[in-house]
Amino acid sequence: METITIKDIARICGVGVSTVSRAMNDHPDINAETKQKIMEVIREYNYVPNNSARNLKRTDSNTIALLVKGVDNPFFGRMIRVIEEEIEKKQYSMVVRHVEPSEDEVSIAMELEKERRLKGMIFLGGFYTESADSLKLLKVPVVLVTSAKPQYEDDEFYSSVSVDDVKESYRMVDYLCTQGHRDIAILTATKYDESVGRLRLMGYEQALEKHQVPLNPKLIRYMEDGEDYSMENGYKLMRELLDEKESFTSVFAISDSLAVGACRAIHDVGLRIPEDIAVAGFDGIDIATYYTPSLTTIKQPIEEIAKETTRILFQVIRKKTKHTHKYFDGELMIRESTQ
Amino acid sequence: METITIKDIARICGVGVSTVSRAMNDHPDINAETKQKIMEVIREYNYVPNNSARNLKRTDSNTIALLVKGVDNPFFGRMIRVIEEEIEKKQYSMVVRHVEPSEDEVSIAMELEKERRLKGMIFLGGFYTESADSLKLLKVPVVLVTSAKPQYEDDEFYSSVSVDDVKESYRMVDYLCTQGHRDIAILTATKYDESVGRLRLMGYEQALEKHQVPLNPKLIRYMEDGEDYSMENGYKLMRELLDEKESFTSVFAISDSLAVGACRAIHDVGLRIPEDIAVAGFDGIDIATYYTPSLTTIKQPIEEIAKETTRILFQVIRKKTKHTHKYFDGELMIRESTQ
DNA sequence: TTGTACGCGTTATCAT
DNA sequence: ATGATAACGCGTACAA
Repeated sequence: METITIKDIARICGVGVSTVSRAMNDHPDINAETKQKIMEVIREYNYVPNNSARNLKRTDSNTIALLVKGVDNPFFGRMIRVIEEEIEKKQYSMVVRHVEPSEDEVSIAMELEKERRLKGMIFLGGFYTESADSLKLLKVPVVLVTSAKPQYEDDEFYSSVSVDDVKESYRMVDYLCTQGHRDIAILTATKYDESVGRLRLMGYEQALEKHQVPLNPKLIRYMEDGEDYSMENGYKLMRELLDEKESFTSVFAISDSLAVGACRAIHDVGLRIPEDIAVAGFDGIDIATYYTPSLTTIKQPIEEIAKETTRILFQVIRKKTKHTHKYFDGELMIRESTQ
Repeated sequence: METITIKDIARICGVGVSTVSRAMNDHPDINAETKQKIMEVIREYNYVPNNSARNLKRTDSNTIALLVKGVDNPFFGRMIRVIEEEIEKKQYSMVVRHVEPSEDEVSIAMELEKERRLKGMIFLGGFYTESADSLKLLKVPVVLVTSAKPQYEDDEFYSSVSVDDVKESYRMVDYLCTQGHRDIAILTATKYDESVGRLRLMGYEQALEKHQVPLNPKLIRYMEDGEDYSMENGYKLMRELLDEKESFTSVFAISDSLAVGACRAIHDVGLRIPEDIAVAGFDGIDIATYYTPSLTTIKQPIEEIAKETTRILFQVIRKKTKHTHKYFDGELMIRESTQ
């Protein structure tokens, strides 16, 4: 079971290894006939060049790495697809690397940077503020997408693209207030969240303050450590809240998935949406459109975000601009669940 | 910005490269003090070994590759997590590689096999029958999960784990028939699908035949080429069907996502579920539980499938068994949408 | 316990 | 247009 190498191919074809290499890599300086013959032999023997050896030797690769934290995030799929399309348009290739919650994204990024010859990197989701400084260790341009980094707006060693979570959350709660709601519950991340959870909670607090609604801590429902933005969790949080008989007329879930679970919980205790309790979500994923009742939510402009991400990345790669931090407006989608 | 290598570390520490290597790889034959000092220098200089060089040199890696086709599949997230847990238990490590719809999974598998020193591979989803033969080109054991391969049950060069899509689909449609339904529509994959779409359609046909219900082609709604199992698509297919005024009392969508879209379409034309039209899905994802009405569906035993997958893979790796093809029973979850 | 030297499979450089 | 050969960065056999 000896693995076949470029030398074997060269020997079989009766040529030197460099000629085989040239054939594979579409080098100009090669006779069309010899190239064709070499390619035939390669196919015949199912020879596949070893990528590790290639990466080791190559100086240039035109590769962008995409680090994705959180397999479960419902709009990463489309995001990844759009980003890849854009990268392909530029004749670059993309390598996606999943990052487990327990893994440190920057460490992985550093490995990847050495392993491949990267031109740039994109971090998708779940980036925590503590790691911001360590980003400096990366030598290639980095763009953060949909990642929380409240206090780092002036950072010049990476770019970022996202909606302004505070502002959008504010937009939603402000809307609920103008609809006459004053007792607005919120289903949010863990108490010590440093990511989007905290930002969206801030927007909630600011909107209430503007409308002079005092904060009721009982209406702020935090997830436990280790729990995620799942429907199951939304259901659980909502049931707990409903059981406490605290009075409220609407609930803002900081993700659509949480909102779906909340809706079901409300339904299960015999209350109606929106007559008894209005429900609002965040993200604008498909289910918000197709759920019954359809969910009022903040729709994130996924495709625009993805496109702007690659645009900025390539600009920085080509040294045309400095790193920048770009915010997109979300869109308040008013649907059945609040009216 | 010259990249730092093992030689630099060795020079800085005043030792040989092999000592540095030993320190990094927890080799036994090394003085604790020198090791500690080396590790300090490594941290100080943020040295990260080059994986390409390592892979090239290493003979053994204890790595399992997981190829995932279809980022959007709703239960891949949990599946990946469970598989990784199992792999970690065995002291192996896992590398996840996403495969775009346009890419050929076997080609990618062959590259990966050379690049890393893999012990085995797992293919998650979207594997098409045409590629089955090419699997022979892989030298390491392969397990297919949730992948359609109707006619290859006797294949001995790979294993597979999944539910029996024909049988489970049959189970669902049989149930609908026993509920008194005779005009049962189906929302399915493209007309020429060779994957789960075809299998689930077969189960539908067989169940109808058993109940002596003649097949009504107008009630079989195929997706167009390039469309996916999305809610949007379920909505579209259902609307088209409803517009045709063909009479039917229930609809079986071959995925829960399609079913959700279908439900919304039914709701939008003013019909009730299940009184006017009963709806059934397939997969058993969260939304089927939390949708209103909750969806009758076939629940796939995700965790069992994932665990069995790694179990079989390690058995084959250790040469303890031949390749096998294992089917799990799905569970018919009868919920509000059909009663 | 430590250092030297070789080779992993490929691409780049330099001759030819 | 082609071939020989030197790296790429690391692990490891072997010598010390």
